[in-house]
Amino acid sequence: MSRELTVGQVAERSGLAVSALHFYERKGLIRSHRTAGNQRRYDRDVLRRLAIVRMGTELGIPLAEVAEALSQVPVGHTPSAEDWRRMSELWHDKLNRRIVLMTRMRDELNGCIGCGCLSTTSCPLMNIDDHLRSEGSGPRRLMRAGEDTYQS
Amino acid sequence: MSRELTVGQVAERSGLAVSALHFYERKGLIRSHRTAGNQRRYDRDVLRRLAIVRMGTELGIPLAEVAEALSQVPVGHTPSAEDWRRMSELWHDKLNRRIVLMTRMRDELNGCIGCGCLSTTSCPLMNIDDHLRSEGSGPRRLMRAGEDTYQS
DNA sequence: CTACAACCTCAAGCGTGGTTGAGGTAAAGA
DNA sequence: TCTTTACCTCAACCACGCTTGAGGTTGTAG
Repeated sequence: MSRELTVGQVAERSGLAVSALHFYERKGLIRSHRTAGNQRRYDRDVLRRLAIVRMGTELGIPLAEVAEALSQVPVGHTPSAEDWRRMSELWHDKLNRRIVLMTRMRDELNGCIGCGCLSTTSCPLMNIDDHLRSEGSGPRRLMRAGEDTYQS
Repeated sequence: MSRELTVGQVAERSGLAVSALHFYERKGLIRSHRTAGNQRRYDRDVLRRLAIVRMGTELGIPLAEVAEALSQVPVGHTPSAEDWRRMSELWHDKLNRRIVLMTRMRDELNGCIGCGCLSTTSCPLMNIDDHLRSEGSGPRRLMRAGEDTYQS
């Protein structure tokens, strides 16, 4: 059993589609070298990188950011403990921020149950801006709600 | 000051772009009626609905799902306490699930710091499937990693 | 040595969540 | 009344994260 993996093998082991692997390669997330016949061959460390990629995408982190994080991890061989630590820490923080925000919203939503107030001054639902407004994907306008004097 | 809001007023008060309001209307998330001159006018309850929409999108909930949740809330007048409770509860659960998952991943990532193991059997990073695999947007293949005997 | 599976590239397409712009109409203030 | 601002529709476009398909090549099992 060769040390090298074909794209099909990587797909199977990672649970990703071959097309996704090609895509990730174009985006610089993973790397391969080629056989004489121009077919991809992967070092086994690609599976680690893909695990990281998947974790990121699961968390809704844009691929570009995942790529950036991964750029700190050397290719072709096992990342050093230090490399790994840096990356984990970065992601941990990211995750943590999201969790804090979501928890706050959840709790506020909880407090809202049955109230239906949505008053501008007190209702958290009406004042989401403070919380998230920086997450989200796609071309989304950075919103800044005008000073709002609306009373329910 | 009229009871009716123009699209510009709604945009300003909600912090959303006019184009987004048109878009949401096409998607059935909000409704308007028209003046004799074919301009949109909104009941004030649209602001509540938009607050809900924004909350949902912040949380990464697809618009279609937000729309579904909103369909339980009557249009044109203040939702009843019961309507509101049902919706809040639904979202609370959704949020809660996401928080639990993310927390688990965070903690596991925490445990990974410095380890770099990524062993198939024990490393949580290599076994993400169990956790999330149902979130995410866009046409994404429902993955099911093959039985994987890979040893690092 | 042949057949079939697996691989290659490149272009186009899809779903989500919108924005941008052209070309034209409505409404509100001086 | 006039002018300016806000609004209208419709079509096209953007970014992201891939998939699909066409048309052709490689590699391996029998």
